[in-house]
Amino acid sequence: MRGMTTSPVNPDTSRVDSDTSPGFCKNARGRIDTDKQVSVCEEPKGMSAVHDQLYKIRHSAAHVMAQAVREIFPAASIAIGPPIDDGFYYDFDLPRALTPDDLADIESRMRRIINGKHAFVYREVTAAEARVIFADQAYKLELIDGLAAGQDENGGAANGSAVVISTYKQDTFEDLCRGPHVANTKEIPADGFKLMSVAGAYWRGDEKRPQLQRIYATAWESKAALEHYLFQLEEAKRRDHRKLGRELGLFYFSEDVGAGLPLFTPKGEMIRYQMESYVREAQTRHGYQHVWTGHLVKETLYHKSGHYDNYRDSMFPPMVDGDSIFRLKPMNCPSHMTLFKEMGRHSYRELPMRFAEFATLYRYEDSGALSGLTRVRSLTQDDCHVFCTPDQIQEEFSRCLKLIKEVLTTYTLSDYRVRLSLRGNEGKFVNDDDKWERATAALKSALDANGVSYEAVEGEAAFYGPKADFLAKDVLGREWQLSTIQIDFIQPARLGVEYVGEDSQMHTPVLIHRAVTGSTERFMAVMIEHFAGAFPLWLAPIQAVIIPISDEKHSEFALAVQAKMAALGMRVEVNMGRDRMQAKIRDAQMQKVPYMLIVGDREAAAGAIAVRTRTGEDLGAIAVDDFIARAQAEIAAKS
RNA sequence: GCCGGCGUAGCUCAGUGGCAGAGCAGCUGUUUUGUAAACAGCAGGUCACGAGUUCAACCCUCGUUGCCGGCUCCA
Repeated sequence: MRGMTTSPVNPDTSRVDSDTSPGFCKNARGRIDTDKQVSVCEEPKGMSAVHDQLYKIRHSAAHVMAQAVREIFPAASIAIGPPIDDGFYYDFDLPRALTPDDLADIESRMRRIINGKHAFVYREVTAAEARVIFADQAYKLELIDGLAAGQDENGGAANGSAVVISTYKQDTFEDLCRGPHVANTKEIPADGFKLMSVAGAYWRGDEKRPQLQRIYATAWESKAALEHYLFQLEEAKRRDHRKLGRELGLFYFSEDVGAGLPLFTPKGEMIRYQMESYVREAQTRHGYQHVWTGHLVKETLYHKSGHYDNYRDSMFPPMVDGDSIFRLKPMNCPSHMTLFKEMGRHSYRELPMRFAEFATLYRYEDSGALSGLTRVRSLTQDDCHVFCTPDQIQEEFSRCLKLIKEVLTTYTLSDYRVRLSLRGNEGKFVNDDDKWERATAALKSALDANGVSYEAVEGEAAFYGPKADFLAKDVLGREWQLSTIQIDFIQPARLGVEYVGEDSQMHTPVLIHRAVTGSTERFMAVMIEHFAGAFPLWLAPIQAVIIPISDEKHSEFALAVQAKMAALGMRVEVNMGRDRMQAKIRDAQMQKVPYMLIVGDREAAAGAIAVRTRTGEDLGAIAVDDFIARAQAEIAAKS
């Protein structure tokens, strides 16, 4: 059901060069579905500025890189090399693995080629001619076969019209390509690109096909632009939740516990608790009820629901007890539907019923897919299943939308877009055209009725229905798939979920799957990076540190102030160490504690505290009660 | 799971086929301090784990485990 909980980071790198928000492409390169959207040297569909100079620079640099690689490895097979959001890549089949030294070598060869001022020469050829030119290039021959058959470069369906086959040649290197390119290599800034990394990549993105070596590079119109980009990468590293998680003491991983199984410290758990409490409170306010359905389920339930067939490989191995086989719960929908059934006959008057649950689920993700808190094997969804009649879909969708808007706004993620994920032609999707049709129509009309604009993407649906996924933009302009609303006409029927209608006949309810933050773990990762660890007061695990100037003279007063605040539910510590005040301030500052409350002789005498914020601002002495009032207002406002 | 890289003290990192190193953190002592690091001393490591090669392995080889960059996947 819910995809977003484990979705990889999906930063929107397309806006890197745009503006204000430092763009930020840590995880981005290549994965913006490059293989789907950008075909071999062809312009990506739906992008407007593809013919601009930067696009040509990147595209041309890719060809130059391929030439450099061929110089070093004359036997190299070359695959594809498109521009991507922050640069370009090229895939190669090479006799050995590339090393960092190779990258340096390739880079300097590229500069030499660039300085040669070689023209990019275009020519159109027949398929037969192309096969001669690329006679020793198996991957190119496969591409040519596809082009000759009228397919797009990814082997997609024939479009009926003849495809023009063309090549571009610079210096000694000729590549199958549609262009466009710069006029000559000298137009590629020799100091505006940098080879970044080598990675494995499957030919045509298919894990059953050969794995190639992909060289990723970033390229810009100038040295300054390159440096700006590299600086942004550094900024992203500074905010990395894995780094901050350790520095701020929020969570750890242990080889003894296992990969992808995070351990949360008291501080980390306090953040979890605050996040989940908030969503629980908001959900209750929006009419949702909370249920609890445990961690183990008999495997037979997943046979019935269809999850077993689709996701068997990513469930943890079974626990066998005599005739019973149990599984750690990898999703909630079957459990919630079972609960619905066990609660007895339901009248249409009871609908909609909205079962929400903070459920820790276990998914045996591929070891290579694990990444910090964004992709884990134990995750806690803020899941919900709404059982309703077809007539109620629209209203329930609106209700979900309101909740999502409220929560995202609270977390200062109000800039988001919606992706409508539809069924593709092939794959895992349940084959029931009529139900898909109805579910998709219902979702579209709900989106339209709410004035939500969206972009439809095929092939991204859940196996049981279409999804509206919310991609929220963080402070660095990266996009994260967090919230989701999914319409399911299929599972309730499979599990025999029914209600008695007005006509006193049995009917199958529609199931709306919905999550707001996605999963606690992933959302926490996003929040850590969004706030760079400087959480708003209501979320901060430690809201204030009291710093006695002299631990001998001022501890008593400090402890009294702490006790007063703690009694009101505030999370305040006293730094009793014998460090000097400056050291204590530095410590609190680096822990990103919102308020430092300094107490010395003057404050103790006046019943006040000297307030310093983590932004370095000195608010001066404030009466203890005044500070408490102010802080509590800030907490209540979640600002 | 696949390709590549990596794992030295709690953290950040040096290091060599022949005795294991620094800074910070920690502990102890002195200092009792006014808005981002007082001073000194001490302690801290089966060099991820297991096997192999070698007179000798943190270093070379293989396996395992975990992490990182990608690919694939993501209910």
